Amino acid sequence: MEPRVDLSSQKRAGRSLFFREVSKMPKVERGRSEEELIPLRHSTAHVMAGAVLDVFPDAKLGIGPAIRDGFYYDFDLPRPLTPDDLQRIEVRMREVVKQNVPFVRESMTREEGLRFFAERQQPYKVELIEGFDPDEGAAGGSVSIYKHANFVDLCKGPHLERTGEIKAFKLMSIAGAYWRGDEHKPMLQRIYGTAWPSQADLDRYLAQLAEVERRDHRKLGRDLDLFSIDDELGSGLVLWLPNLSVVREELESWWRRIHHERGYTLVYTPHIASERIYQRSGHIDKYGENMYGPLELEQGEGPLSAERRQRFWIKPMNCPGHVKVFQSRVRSYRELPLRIGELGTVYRYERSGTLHGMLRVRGFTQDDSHIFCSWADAQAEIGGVFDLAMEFMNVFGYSDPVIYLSTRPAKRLGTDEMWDKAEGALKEALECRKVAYRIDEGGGVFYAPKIDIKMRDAIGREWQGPTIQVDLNLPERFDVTYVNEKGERERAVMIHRVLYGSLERFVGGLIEHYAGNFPLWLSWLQVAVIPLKPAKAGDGSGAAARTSEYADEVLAALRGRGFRAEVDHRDADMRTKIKQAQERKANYMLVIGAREAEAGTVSIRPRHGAQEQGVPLRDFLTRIEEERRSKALPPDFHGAGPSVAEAVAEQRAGT
RNA sequence: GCCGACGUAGCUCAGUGGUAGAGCAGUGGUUUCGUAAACCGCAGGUCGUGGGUCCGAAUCCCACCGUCGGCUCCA
Repeated sequence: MEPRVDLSSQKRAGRSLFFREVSKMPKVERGRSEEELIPLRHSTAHVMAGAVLDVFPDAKLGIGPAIRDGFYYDFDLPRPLTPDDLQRIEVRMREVVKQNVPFVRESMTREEGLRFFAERQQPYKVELIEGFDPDEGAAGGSVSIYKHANFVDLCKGPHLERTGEIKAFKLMSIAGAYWRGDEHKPMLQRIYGTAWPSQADLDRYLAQLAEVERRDHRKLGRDLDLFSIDDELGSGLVLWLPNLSVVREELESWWRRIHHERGYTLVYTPHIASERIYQRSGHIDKYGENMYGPLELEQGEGPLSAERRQRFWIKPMNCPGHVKVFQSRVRSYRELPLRIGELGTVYRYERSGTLHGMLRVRGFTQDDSHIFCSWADAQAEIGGVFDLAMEFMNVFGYSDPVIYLSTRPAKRLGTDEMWDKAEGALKEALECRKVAYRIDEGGGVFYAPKIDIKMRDAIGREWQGPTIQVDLNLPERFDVTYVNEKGERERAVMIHRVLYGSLERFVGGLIEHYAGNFPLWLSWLQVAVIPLKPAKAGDGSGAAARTSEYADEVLAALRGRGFRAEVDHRDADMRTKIKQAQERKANYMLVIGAREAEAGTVSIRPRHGAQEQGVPLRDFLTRIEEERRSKALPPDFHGAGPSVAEAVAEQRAGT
């Protein structure tokens, strides 16, 4: 099977489903941590709930916790909320804040609590108390409530002293949310808000949101002609436009080169496969809902009878194919470890409401690899993948990797002995590298423990990165074996890993990470040549023609060295050409006039930074060849934290 | 899939019952210019799709499709 994202740390309100904002970015004044802000945010949620009750006296209260950057509260209301309601609620909240009334805690027995909220017609609160463990709680089965003004809520606190301590908040959005997160339970209306110790903190946070919006890959994708998703073609299916196709081509060639260097065998496997293999792999049973199919295909000649019909499905994962590659003949221990890799395109039916630009799609290409080896080699192989993963993240300028080891879940396949071995191999691989990691107890998937690497992007958001799993399911189901030194069949260990994950999601993330300003090696327009005078013959002096000719020579020199370059011969104002090249995110603009043509130089205008006049063309070429070769991050890139390499070095030094 | 909002030109948006608008982009011309937008013209839309109400619908109602914010789920 394949890596599953651990969602436990991502279950929070955020602007996206795939990352969470790390507190580092909108720094809170006086060094307050997110934890210290919980009472503030939770208290603001209470004030909001009170205001909602003022506006809708019949509202039924759900829950209202503090979350990263703010809070929310769920309500069962007689009608849908409108933005105007949010306004009214916010106005009412400000009144209560101004009144500066105290938050008062009271304690009551479980029975009193049940009666209290039943009387107040708050069925969700009653349900919550009924769900409490009677043996829990300091006072043995007691519940606590908090009051302010005429609002009372079931709550264990803690809260601020008074409402006046709430300084800066804003109601952000309305959303539907299932009661207790269960899609079979009623849907409540959730109001999200944000709250901060000061107006300056709130302003910073709102600026951060604006920055996130500015970098949104869907917007940049349109503006820069990167990708398109067409309704008629099918939602969730990405068209890679020429510009982004360049980025992908570079990513893929580099990926292939690195994998060849590391002893991987690259393969291609079909996009559809018989139902039989997915029955054996367990996909039909466990994953059927997400699969496209079945396709009824005829076998052999003659009328389409039931016997001749065979059912095929579009592949949702690459692993069964790779198992079959391994099993294409008897394997000897001498061939191991066998590292099989593929840029494999898979299709999965995702519910319509979950689609999101390139980050959540229905067809995508994984940089999938399955390593078949013995237990003796497993740890070294895992370590090798880990090192490669870190190298990858470092090249792209991601920072602050956080490593999680997810161990056996309660519901699982396989024996304890196998889990011991699998977890041990992952753990040893990390420990012999002296890498700090966190254990996510029970966070593994039912068939595998795993290592997850998360990292931070340029504005401090944390993304799911590479994942490494030791698969305990497929080798059993497919009876994957090799012949050992003693001539006996032995079960192979199967390590599954992805580095990019999916090209679509990875590149969508890169667009936001770089804010559209790609490093030279990935850029679709590396150099824009801008001749100063239009190419018009017969203007007398011949200077225009010479300039134009020289511009073509410069272009030829660039293209001859494999650079993606264009020359803008249009009869337009140079300033317009510069602006447009800038908007297209050209890494360098070369302004060419009579002076340059005469001296064989170029005037360099980088995408960001100061321009340089009179640089010999040869020097410029040498310079950008080095920049391309080293995959240097662009000068206009600023990471949010220590690079992956620095972070790892630091961890090792500290242990 | 669920809740809510939204869908007008390639893009950003105006237009709320009476003959479809702007800016940018596109295109034709003029301008010949040294580092982020020269000037003038033209063209471009069965107002997401299909039904309905009405003398008349971009505008009101219903269904469907899609997008956005969440929920749920995930690479």
